[in-house]
Amino acid sequence: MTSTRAGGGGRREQTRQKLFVAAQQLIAEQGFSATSVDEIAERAGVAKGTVYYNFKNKNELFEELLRHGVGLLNASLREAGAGREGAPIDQLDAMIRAGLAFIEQYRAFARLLLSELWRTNRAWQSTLTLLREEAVSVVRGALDDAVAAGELREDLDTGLVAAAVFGMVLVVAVDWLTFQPERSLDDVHAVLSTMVRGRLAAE
Amino acid sequence: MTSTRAGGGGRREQTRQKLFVAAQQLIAEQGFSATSVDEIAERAGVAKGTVYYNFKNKNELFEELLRHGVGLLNASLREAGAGREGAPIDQLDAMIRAGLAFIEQYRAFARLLLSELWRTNRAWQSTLTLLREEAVSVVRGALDDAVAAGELREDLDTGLVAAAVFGMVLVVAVDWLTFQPERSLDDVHAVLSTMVRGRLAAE
DNA sequence: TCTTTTAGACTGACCAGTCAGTACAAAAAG
DNA sequence: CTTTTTGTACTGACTGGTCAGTCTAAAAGA
Repeated sequence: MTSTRAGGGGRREQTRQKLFVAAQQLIAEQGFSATSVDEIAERAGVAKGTVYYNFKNKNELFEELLRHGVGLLNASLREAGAGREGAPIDQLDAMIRAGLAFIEQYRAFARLLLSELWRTNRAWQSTLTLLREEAVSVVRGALDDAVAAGELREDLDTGLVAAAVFGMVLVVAVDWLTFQPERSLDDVHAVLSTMVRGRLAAE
Repeated sequence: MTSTRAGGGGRREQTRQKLFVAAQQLIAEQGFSATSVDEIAERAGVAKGTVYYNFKNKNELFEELLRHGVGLLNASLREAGAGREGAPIDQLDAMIRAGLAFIEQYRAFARLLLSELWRTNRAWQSTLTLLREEAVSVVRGALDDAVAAGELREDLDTGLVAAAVFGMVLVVAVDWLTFQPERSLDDVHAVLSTMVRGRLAAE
């Protein structure tokens, strides 16, 4: 049993969170293979045995970390798109902003995602592909709405554009935080917003 | 001496090429740390010692591989931008196409670049940052030309846009080749072209 | 009491890098 | 022409070290 089970409480759950945070940072810096379990345990301030008490093995820890992070990302995107007041294209815009904000908050996770997402032949590849599909489909939903509302061209390949937007936001945000961290979110958002609203808009 | 030394000949040079190809594939699939020197040697059809005869160590092999690949990419971009006949914006368009074509040809290298480019704390990080700067500045040159010619808005932050375009092309291309390889280059190029030409254009 | 965590010793697999030696071609010597 | 030397390229067994995962006995929560 997961004991008391409060919202974020539970002794075990706290330990798992500490391990997630530590693993996230280290793997973002060094990569999965270059990060040892001993390091993760040490940074989390926990004994090595605890890692194996809470997770089956190193791979499992990483996969759960991925699921957890992408879950947060998707929730954030959905919430941004849920605001029914604006025009569909504004919802897309809100999603882009939400994506940037998420990455700003969880930079380590974003970097790690960027590094691992397009890799082949790894144990967690299928998990990751699935999670990507989910996130892209959220964006695609917003695009489809915009097309239906006549705000975007009818001949738009929303699948491809959604993938493009998803990737673009991810890579631009990480690039921003890595090489030009002094810039503001608004700055970056403005550029992406401009690009997306550009010729995609119905004339 | 490097023996006979023909244009692309030379026994040693051939061996190095074989090692580059093997390392590229394996590292794209598994990542740098997860790829052993034994594996690289085996796939190249060469003894392990040969790797160390030709390169100081594993890191050095990887760094030279990166320099080599980014060199090819930059040459390709410059060539695409050099066509003086079209309008500046068309040169940018040509660069995007060249980028896509390059990635289509050297998918493994592109994947590897995508995985390693935004990683921190690695030995080759400075090399990679430098190479990125170079590639981005080529794109930026085209953007600056377009602004000077009045084809793009004057208030455009060409540095940020160049980084965005570079990252976008890289990520979209890899995404395309990984998840929708049946699509044509033209298809993908059309979407990116539309986005770049969109609102960035002077009204 | 039952669960969770600790501290860390240990094992077996794997791996980066080394090194003594082989293969071979071209030059020098006889 | 034949033999010897020299330099280059390559080989693969070996070494020292690292790391994932196991295990245990005991402490700390709840």
